[in-house]
Amino acid sequence: MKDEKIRINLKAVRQKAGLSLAQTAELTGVSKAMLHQIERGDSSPTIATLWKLAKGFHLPLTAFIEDLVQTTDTFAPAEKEPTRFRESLTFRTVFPFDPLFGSETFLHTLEPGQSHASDPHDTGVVEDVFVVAGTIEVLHDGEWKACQQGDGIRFRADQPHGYRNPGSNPAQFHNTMHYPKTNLYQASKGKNE
Amino acid sequence: MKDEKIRINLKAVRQKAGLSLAQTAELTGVSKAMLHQIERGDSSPTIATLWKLAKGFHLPLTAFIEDLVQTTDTFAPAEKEPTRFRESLTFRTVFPFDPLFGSETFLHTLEPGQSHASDPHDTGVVEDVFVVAGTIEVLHDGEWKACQQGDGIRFRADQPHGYRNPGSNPAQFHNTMHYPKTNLYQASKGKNE
DNA sequence: AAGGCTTGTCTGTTATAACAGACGATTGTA
DNA sequence: TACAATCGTCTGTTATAACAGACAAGCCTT
Repeated sequence: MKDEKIRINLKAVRQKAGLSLAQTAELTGVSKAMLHQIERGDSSPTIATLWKLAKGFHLPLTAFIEDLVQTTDTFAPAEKEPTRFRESLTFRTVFPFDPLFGSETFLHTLEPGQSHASDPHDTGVVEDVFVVAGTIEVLHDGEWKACQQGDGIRFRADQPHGYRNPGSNPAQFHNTMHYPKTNLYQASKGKNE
Repeated sequence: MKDEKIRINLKAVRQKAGLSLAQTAELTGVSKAMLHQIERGDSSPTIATLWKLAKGFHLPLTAFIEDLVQTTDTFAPAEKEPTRFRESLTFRTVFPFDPLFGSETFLHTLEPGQSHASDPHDTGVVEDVFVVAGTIEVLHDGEWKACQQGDGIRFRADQPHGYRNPGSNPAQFHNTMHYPKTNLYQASKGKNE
C-alpha cells in the first residue's frame, strides 16, 4: 500500500528530531501506541492525527505526504521564445499558453527604476508572481507590496496592477497567468467543440 | 478545526467535476455516506480514504489538504521555512493547489551532487521546470538533459523522471504540476474494472 | 547485581471512520 | 397525476483508528 511512505516519513522526522515515541506523544498529543502503529504501517492515520503531528513538529502537513505527490517524468522540451520588448519591460515566453491548463508563463525583466502598469484582465484571471532575482514591488489592491528574491505572490488580476523595480540592480520575475475554466468556455464557445 | 479544508476541497473538486455523491462513490470506491460525512465535516477521513479520493480524481493528495485559496491572494515569502524532503532535495510550496486552475507550484533546491528520482504519475499530468539558479540535469527517456539557469522545460509526467545537480553550486528550480481537468470527466466513464 | 529510568512493543477498551441500505425531496417524463 | 430516476440525507452495523496502561529488554548510575 502507498501508505508506507507516511510511515517512513514519520519515522524519519521523529528520528531526525531525536525524539522517542513517548516524547513525540507528549509533543504532538498523539498516543505512543498510535505512533508506533503508524510507523509500523498497522494503521492508517486520520487527517486529524496527521494534523496533530504536523503541528507538533512545526511542519506543514505536506511534509508527511508530499512524496506521495511527486510526479515524474518524460519530457518534450519547450522552445525558447526570443526576448520581446514592450514599452517598459522585457519579457520572454517560458511556457506558452495551453488551453488544456489555461495558463501561460513569462519571464519578465525590470531594469532599475523601471515600472510597468497592467490593465485589468478578465474577471477570474489570477496571476502568480515569483521573484527570481532582485527586488520588485507589486501593485494590487491599491498598494505596492515589496517582494524580494524567492517571494511568491498570487493575486486576482481583474483589477489594476503593476510592477516596478525600486532597487539598483536588474530584477527578474516569473509571471504565470491562470485563465479559469469558465472563462475558457465562454471565450472558445463554438470553436473547439 | 483545520479539517474544514478537506471538506471544502472535496466538495469543490467534486462539484467542479460535475459528479454526484453516488458517482463519486463509484469513481473513488469510497461510500456515498462517507463522502457526505466528509463534506459535512462530521468525520475526519483516513489517509487511505484520502488516497482513494486522490486516485479517483487523478489529483495529488495536496489537492484536498493544501489551503484552498479559492482565488484569494496569497503571499509566500522566501524566508518561509523550507520543507525537507528525505535526503535528496529540499522544496517549499510556492503556490498551493487550486482546483480552479488544477496546478500547484513548488520551489526545489538541489545541493551539489544531490539527485532525486520520481515515480510516474497519471497520464495527462504535465510538469513545468524552470531553472532559477545553478545548473541541473533532468532525466527523461533514460537520458539526462542539462538545463542551465533560465531554461524552461515542459514535459509530460507519465514516465519515470528525476533531477540531479552535477555542478559545484546549489541549484534551484521551479516546478509546476498541471492536472488536466479533462481527466476528471474521462475517469468517471469506463475507469472501473 | 540492584534499582531506577529509559527504549519500543503489546495488550484490552473506547471512540469513530467506513460501510450498506433505507428514506423523503426533487426533477423529468409519459 | 403517476411513475421513475435522480439527488442529498439519515439510519444501523461493522471495521478499525486511537487511547491508556502494562510489559520485557536495554542503559546507565551507585
